[in-house]
Amino acid sequence: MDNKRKIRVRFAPSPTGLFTMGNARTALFNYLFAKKNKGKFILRIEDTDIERSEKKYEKDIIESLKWLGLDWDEGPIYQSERTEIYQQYIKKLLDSGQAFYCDHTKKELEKEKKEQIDKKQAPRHICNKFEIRNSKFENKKKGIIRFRCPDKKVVFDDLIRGKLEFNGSLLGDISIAKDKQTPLYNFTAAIDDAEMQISHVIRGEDHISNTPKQILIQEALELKSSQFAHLPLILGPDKSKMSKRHGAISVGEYQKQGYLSEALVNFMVLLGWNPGTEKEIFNLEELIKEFSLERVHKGGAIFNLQRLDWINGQYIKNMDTNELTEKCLPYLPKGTELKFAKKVVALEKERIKKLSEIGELTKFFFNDELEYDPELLIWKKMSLKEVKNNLEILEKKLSKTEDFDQKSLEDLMIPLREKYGTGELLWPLRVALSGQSNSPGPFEIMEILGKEKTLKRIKKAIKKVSL
RNA sequence: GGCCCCAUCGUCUAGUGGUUAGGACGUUAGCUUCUCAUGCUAGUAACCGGGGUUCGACUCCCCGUGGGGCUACCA
Repeated sequence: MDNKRKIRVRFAPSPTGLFTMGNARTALFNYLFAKKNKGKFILRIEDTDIERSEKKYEKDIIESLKWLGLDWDEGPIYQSERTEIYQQYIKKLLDSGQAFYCDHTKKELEKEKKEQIDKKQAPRHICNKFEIRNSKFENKKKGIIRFRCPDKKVVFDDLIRGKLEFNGSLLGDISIAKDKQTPLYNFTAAIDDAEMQISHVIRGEDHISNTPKQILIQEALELKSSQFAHLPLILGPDKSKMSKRHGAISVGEYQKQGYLSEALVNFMVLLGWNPGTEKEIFNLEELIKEFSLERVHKGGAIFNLQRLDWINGQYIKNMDTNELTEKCLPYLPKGTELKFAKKVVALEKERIKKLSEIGELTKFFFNDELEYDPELLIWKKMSLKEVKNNLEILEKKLSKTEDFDQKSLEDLMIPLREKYGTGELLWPLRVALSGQSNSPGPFEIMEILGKEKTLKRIKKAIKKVSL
């Protein structure tokens, strides 16, 4: 343990798919740990697999990180641009005889594995050509490059899980590069974490079994290892690792649906961590202050969309209306005036869980030709005739006033409500204005609609019940 | 099959030997109310099992059980 070491952490995604919740949470925990400890947060793109790496995924990662507010201090560093560095280390291993070329075919490898499983042994490749390839006389450079894991115990202290122990001999000869120019994951990760002076490797639990391999490679090269912290996984409803088959969607997709980045961050951080108090809504600054790896859980956490929705709703409800309106604009009809949008958003902000819902909820404001069943105008056991009568009274009363603000309208209605009944009056009015069984209150709607449109809609409703 | 990890309400979790096992989401009921939503109040619901250790285990140890991860010339 070296507590004096400068804190440097990295988030190291591979651009082989869209940026997921799991990626985001790993990035977040790294970010929080770095900020909390006044360290550096490094973004490293692990694009050694040229077949599967794509520019669009890399773009998605970077945009999502920015959107979430997880800014990095160094990088992005691309592994594909570091081939020369890896090459030197491969050579070192080759020269020292710790690595060698192995040209067993996939078929042979599979057969070996199958036999091992049948014999209830650990499946691993132990190359019978190791000795030959390592002799000075044999210089055959065919096949892939493997590293023989020494037969020793590998022990490391995981910051979240405590002491973890592995047996090196059970690992066998692991692949570290396809050739000198094409290194593989476990090798590049080991090299880079050491080269970049990464103090803490904070990553998903699915990497636990890679850790001893990487440590062994570092030891063989006399490189310094990082401390490790393996995060619990985010699980799907069936408790298995969250994936597309659970309908898992990318962070960008959540953004499109109208989840706020702050809400997403807040939701994610609570998956496997809590501050030990009952506080559960916090912004990034507060999280940086409160965060500690010691309070991270060991068990996986099931992704619960309802909870995300609730948190998102909380953020929307508490957000400044001006700011919220800006964010809602893309979900409102094209050309909606900002001033008008603001009124509508203010009215609905307590009703939406995600921004995308604003369009559907407010469409009646933008549509002057509402289609609805006249029966909908009926409150409880009223007759159509009563409905018509009440609407006519309302029309008459409203046409005589110019004060179309909510308060004045409410005052105006007080005597009428006493006479005709609140529900009997307000339900038909509200339906006439919104065309919907559920909506904000009639006074709020009238204020936004204004006198002219209000009267027009009431007249239309009267016509509907007259037929 | 092998190696490894994990285990408190349906879900996210608090809890570090003595608690009426707490909170939140969801859900149920009620209040507010013309409807919906918000808000408020109340209710529902958990320590995987078996052994130890101890005066006393949700908490510590062991063994089961269950779930999960890894097991590539992917990362």
